[in-house]
Amino acid sequence: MRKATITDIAKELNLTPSTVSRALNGSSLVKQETKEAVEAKAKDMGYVRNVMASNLRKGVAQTVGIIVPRINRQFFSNVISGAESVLNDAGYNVLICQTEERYEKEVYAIDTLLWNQVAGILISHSIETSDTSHLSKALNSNVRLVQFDRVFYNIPDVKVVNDNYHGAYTATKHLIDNGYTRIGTLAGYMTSAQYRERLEGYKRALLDAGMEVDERLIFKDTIIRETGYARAKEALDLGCDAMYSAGDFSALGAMQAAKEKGLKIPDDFGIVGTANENFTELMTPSMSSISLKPYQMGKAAAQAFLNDDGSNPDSMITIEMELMKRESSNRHKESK
Amino acid sequence: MRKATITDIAKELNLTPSTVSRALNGSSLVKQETKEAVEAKAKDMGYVRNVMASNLRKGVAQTVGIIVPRINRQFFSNVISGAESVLNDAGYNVLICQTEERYEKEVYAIDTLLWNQVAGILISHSIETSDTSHLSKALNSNVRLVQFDRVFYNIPDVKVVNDNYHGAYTATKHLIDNGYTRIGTLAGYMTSAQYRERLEGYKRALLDAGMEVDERLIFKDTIIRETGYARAKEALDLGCDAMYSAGDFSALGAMQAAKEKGLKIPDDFGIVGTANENFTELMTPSMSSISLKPYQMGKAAAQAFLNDDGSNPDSMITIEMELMKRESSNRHKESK
DNA sequence: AAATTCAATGCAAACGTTTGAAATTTTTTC
DNA sequence: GAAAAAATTTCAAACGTTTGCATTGAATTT
Repeated sequence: MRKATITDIAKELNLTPSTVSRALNGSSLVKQETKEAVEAKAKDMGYVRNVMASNLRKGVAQTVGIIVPRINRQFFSNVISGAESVLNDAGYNVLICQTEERYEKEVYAIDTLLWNQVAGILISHSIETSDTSHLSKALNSNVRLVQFDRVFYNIPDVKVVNDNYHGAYTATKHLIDNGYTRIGTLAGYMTSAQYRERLEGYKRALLDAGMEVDERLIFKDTIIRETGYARAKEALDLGCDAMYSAGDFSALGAMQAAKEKGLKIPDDFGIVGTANENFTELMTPSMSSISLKPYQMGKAAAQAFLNDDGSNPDSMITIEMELMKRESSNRHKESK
Repeated sequence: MRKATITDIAKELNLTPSTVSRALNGSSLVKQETKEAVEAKAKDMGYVRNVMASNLRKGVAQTVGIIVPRINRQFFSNVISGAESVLNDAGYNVLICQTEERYEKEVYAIDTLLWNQVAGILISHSIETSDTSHLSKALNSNVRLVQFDRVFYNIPDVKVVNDNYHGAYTATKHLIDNGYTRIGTLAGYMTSAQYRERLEGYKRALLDAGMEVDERLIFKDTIIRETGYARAKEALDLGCDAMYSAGDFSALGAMQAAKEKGLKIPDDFGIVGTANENFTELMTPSMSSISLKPYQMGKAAAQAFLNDDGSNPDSMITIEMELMKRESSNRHKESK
C-alpha cells in the first residue's frame, strides 16, 4: 500500500496540492472549512508528511547535529539531553554522532551532518583532534556552529565552556575555610585547557588566602584512580592534609591512600573532587565535588544555536560549576 | 555563496547530472577517467551531497530512529552506543528521541520518525505506555520495528530483552554457594515484567537447592536506596543473612542497613545487586551485581533491524546477564 | 565495409513538497 | 449593479538527486 501524499488528498477533495499543503501548514490563506476537510481526510488516509521532500524544497532541514566523543558518558549524555529538550521545543530534530575520541570519525561526522543539511552543529571535540580544517567546511556552509566543553579558541563561533577557574577556586577556598593548611592538587594533564584553568583557580585561591604555592604538592599526571592513589601517597609523606583533585576518580584514589594510612576523613585529611560523578555521593564518607552542569550546558549550547543570527560570530558562554559540600571536606559542620 | 550541486559540477565538466551522480556513487557505468575528474571537481567545488534530495528520490532514508525514555541513563546511552556502532557501519544514520517516560512524547516521537521516513525504529517504551496503537501506525508503514528491554509481547515484531530469569537465578545460586542460608530479595515492583522474571529466577534457585521460599523475605516495593534500607532492616530482624536485590540502589540501602547493625560484609551478610551501576565496583566493600549488557543489547537490536526481511515477524532475542562477583558476596575467596 | 556488440553518456521523468504569481470566486464599496 | 478589494484557490516551477531508456561513438565481428 503506497503512502498517501498531499496530491492524493488533493484529488480526493478536488483541490490542488498547493491548497492541501497550505492547509496542513495552517496557512491563513486557506478557508477554515477547507482546512478542516483536509485535516480530516489526511487523518483518514493515514497521511504522514514527507520531511525529505519538505526540507528539500525549503533548502534546509529542521535538524541539528550534535557531535560528542562518547554518548555513554554521563557528562555528554546529559549535555545531549539538555540540548534536545530546548531544540525539540523549538521544533528541531536532533541527529547525534559519536566520534569515539577519533579525529577521523569526527571529520566523517561533520560530513554526514552536512549531507543531511542540518541547520546547526553542536560539537565537543575528540581527544585526538588538533587540526580544525574540518570545521571550516562547516563554517563555509551556512550551518551555525557551536562548540562546547572541549573547544578551539581560534574558531569564530559560539563557545560554551565550564567555568573551571572559579570552580577550582571555590573548591580550594572551601578547603582553606575548613582549616586545612597544606593543600595539594591532583591537577590532571596540562595539555588540556580545562585542567590548566583549574590549576590556575587552585593557585589563586591559595595566594588570595596568603598561603604559598608548593610545586611539590602539584601533580600534573593523574586523572585515574590508580595514579591518584600513588600521587596522594607521595603528598601525604610531604605533610599534605588536603587535596583538590581535578577529577573524581583520582580523588577516589587519594581517599583510599589516606584511609590506608589510617587517617580520618575529613578530620585528618580533606578532599574535593571534580565532576560530581554519581558515585561521589554514594560513598562513605561521601565525597565533596565540584559539579559540572552538563544539562545546563546542553541547554545553553542549544540556545546559542537558536540565537545565532550571525551577528556575533565569536562569543563565549561560561557555565558555572557548583561545589557540592559533602563529608570528605566538611570539618566544621557547625560553622556551615 | 550557493552550495554546489551535481548540476554545477556537470556544467563545469560538460557532462550531465546523470553521469556525475553515477560517478559519485561509484557506478561501473562510468569511465574511470571521468570518475576521477568528477571527484576532483567535486572536492574542488566543496560539493556535499544533499541527502534529502537523494532520499526523496530513493523513497527511503538511510536512517534509523531510536526511542528511549531517557538518554542520560547509563543503560540506555550504552544501548544507543551499541546500536549506533552497528548502524553506522552499515551506512545508517541514527535519529534519537527521548520520551522522558511520557506516553504522549512517545507517540510524538513515532510520528517524527515516520515523517523522517526512517527505515526502522528501535524502541524501549516509557513507563506510562500501556496502549500500543501508536505502534501499529509504524507497523502499517514499511518501517521495521524492533522493541528492546521494555517490550510489549503482543506486537508482531522482533524483541530484544535481558535474560532476567537466568540472571537472578545465577545471582541467588551464587549466594547459596557461598553458604548463606536465609536469603531474601528486594524484588522491585511486580507491575514490570523484568522484576517478575527476576523474582522467578530467585525462587527457582532456592527451590533447586532444596531451600524453602519464605514470602516474608520477599519485598515487592523497593527500587530505591531508602526503601531498600528500610526493607533490609525488616529482613535482618527476621534472621536474613543475604539478599538478592533486583536493583543496585536498593542493594546499596541494604548494605547500609547491615553495616549499621554492625554486621560484617560479606562474612555476616551477603548481597548481590542488579544492573552493575558503576558505583558498585567503586565502593568499599565493592558490591557484587548482575551486569546488564546494554551495549550488546544495542548491537543486537541494530542487527535485528538489519536482518529483518519481514520473514520472521515475531521473534525474541535474549541477552545474557553476567554476574560480577565482588566483595559483598564472596565469602569463600579461596574456593574461587 | 556493413552489421553487431559494447561502453559511456545523455535525456527526461520522477520523488513530494513549497511558494510566488496568476486566476478565480466572493465580498465590499460606491 | 458595476467596479474595486479581499479571500481563496490554482498554476507552474523549483528543490537536487536518481534511474530506465535512448543515444552516441568506438570497437569488434562477419
